[in-house]
Amino acid sequence: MAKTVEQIAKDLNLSVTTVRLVLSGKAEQYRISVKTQSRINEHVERFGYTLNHSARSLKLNKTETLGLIVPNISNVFFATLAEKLELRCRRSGYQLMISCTYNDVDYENKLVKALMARNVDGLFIVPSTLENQQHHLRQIQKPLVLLDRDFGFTDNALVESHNEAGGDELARNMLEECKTPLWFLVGDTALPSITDRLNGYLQALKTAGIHHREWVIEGPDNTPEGGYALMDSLIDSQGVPQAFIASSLPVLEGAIEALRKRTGTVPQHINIGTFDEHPMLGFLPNSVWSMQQDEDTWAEKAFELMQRAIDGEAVNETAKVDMKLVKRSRQ
Amino acid sequence: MAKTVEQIAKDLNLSVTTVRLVLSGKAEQYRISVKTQSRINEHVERFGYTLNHSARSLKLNKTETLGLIVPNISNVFFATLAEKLELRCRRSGYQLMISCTYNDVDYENKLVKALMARNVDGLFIVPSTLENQQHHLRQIQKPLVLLDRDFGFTDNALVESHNEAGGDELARNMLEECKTPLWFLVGDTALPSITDRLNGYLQALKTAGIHHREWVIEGPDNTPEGGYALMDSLIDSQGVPQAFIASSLPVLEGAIEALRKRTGTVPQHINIGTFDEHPMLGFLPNSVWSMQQDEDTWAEKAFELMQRAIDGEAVNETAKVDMKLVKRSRQ
DNA sequence: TTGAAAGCGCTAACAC
DNA sequence: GTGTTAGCGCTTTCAA
Repeated sequence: MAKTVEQIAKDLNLSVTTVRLVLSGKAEQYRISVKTQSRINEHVERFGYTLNHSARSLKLNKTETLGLIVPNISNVFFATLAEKLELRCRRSGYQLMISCTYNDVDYENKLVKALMARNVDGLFIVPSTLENQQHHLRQIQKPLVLLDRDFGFTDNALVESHNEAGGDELARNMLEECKTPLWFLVGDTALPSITDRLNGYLQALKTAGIHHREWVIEGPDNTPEGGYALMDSLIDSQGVPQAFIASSLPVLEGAIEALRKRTGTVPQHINIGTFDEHPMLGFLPNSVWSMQQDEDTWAEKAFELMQRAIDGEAVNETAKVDMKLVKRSRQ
Repeated sequence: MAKTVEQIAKDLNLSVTTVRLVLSGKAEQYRISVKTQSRINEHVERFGYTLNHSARSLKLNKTETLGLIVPNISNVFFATLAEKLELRCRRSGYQLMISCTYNDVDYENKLVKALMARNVDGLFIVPSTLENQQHHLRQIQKPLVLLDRDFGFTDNALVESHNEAGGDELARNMLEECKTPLWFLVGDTALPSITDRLNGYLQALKTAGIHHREWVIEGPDNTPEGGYALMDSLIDSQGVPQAFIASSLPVLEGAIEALRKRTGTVPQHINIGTFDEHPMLGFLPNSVWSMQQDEDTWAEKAFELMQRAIDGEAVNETAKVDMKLVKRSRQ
């Protein structure tokens, strides 16, 4: 099916060099005769030609392929990020290979190995843990851009949201409308992004002259189950809250479910804040504040850092992407 | 960095064949001496070895890579499907390349070309239109598994949900609890999966002895905007509905937004049905029936068909995957 | 302007 | 049990 350069050359009684030069648009530069050019072009027109990437990769030792490793893509933030990043990469001729770790630290290392074996030109990774991150930094002798989680202990290229500023802005805005305690349900403070959100919230409290560290309800899991447990214990100890913030969408899902289980419904007067925007937040009858991450800018920044690393630069920047508050008012 | 087989052979004063045989676990079979084996194994232990996929691909004319083309992965159904399929493929040593068309028919064709140039061993595609499908069938001389949409005019391998049965079951169940008109909001009947859902619904009406074709509200767009318009016009002509089904989640999102805009809230007594399950459906204060698609089975079936096609079989089956009703009751 | 040839790392066929 | 070698399709260097 796919004609090779050599085949074309043979068909036309030309050398591979000649054919290559016109195929790669260098015809003018090497002053190939117009007649030869058109003979080649016609042949390609008729029989087609598709470059064999494997051969090219073998020769040049680069695949024009990049890897992306995220926890999972059923999470809409990572899905959107993957989408945008794939688009951006393709725009520059790179194919993106998307893989999910499902928060399995061993599987994450396996994925890295698999992608390295396929000789990707670079890797975008959302590391699960500090240990994973350090492992990758040692293992991967290729351009690497870390995403979402700044575990520290590295000056590698990294892109993340401005979570602290986001937490601050979210809490500030909610405090303006909520007189009652503004609880903060945190799943998994081992994740730096979550901790930053918490710190932003605490900062906002401080600015408002409030000092209620006990408004923070912490748990180990950044999941619906984790969120359920948090809300459950909050209701146990304090009754149904009047206002709360969830540290992420999965936590919110669990928290809402707990509210429904415990109170039979989601009381409309509760003011709800959350990180990560989602159209289905509009399903809640409540006023909802959500902190949206800007995946377009993420993709742009991440690719730019990758490109520079591929070009040989020692990239050690951390790009912080601004978040945006979205408010849905109960009517 | 990555040692080549030849390098290892030279270091150890052996031939490439010997090294290859032990690396590929054929040492016993070819009765390589234990001593030679351990020399090789030790060397690999110390210096490592990573197979060069590009070279292998070039030689064998296969990449152990598969392509997946879906409309987008911010849609949670396609995201989950992509996730499951990636897992399944990796389990058999295949890397999956996930790409999104964003419903752009020309871009879809470009993606196919790009993946073919990278010499994928096979392609999973959710075609946007019949024309696209036919184009692919002509263009792609590789194993191909169509997903989600049976446009007809082909006996190619295909996996889809049992949408008609799903529509029937969903409507039946809702009719048991809803005396009032059960509206059906349909976005884009050009999509066969959507039409099947509609037909299932009509079948359920018929079985119940109801003949109200006018309960179907049709529009051109399977999107939130489309759903908004549908609900908007329904309220205009019939007032706020007591029960309705949305043909997909995006349509539901728009419909809910219209309800909120028009009535100031989402009236809790409305019974809501929808296709595609999502945890955030629990955010609605209403009773909600949702028809869940079984992505695990999809992935399993799709990969099985692909595997058989790769093995040279002329696969022309259509696999229909059962859907499952999920009910959330208002309390 | 065009041609010839080496070599990327692997596999497989064949030799001893 | 082990060794040699051709060739996959491309890029690049050197020649003519």
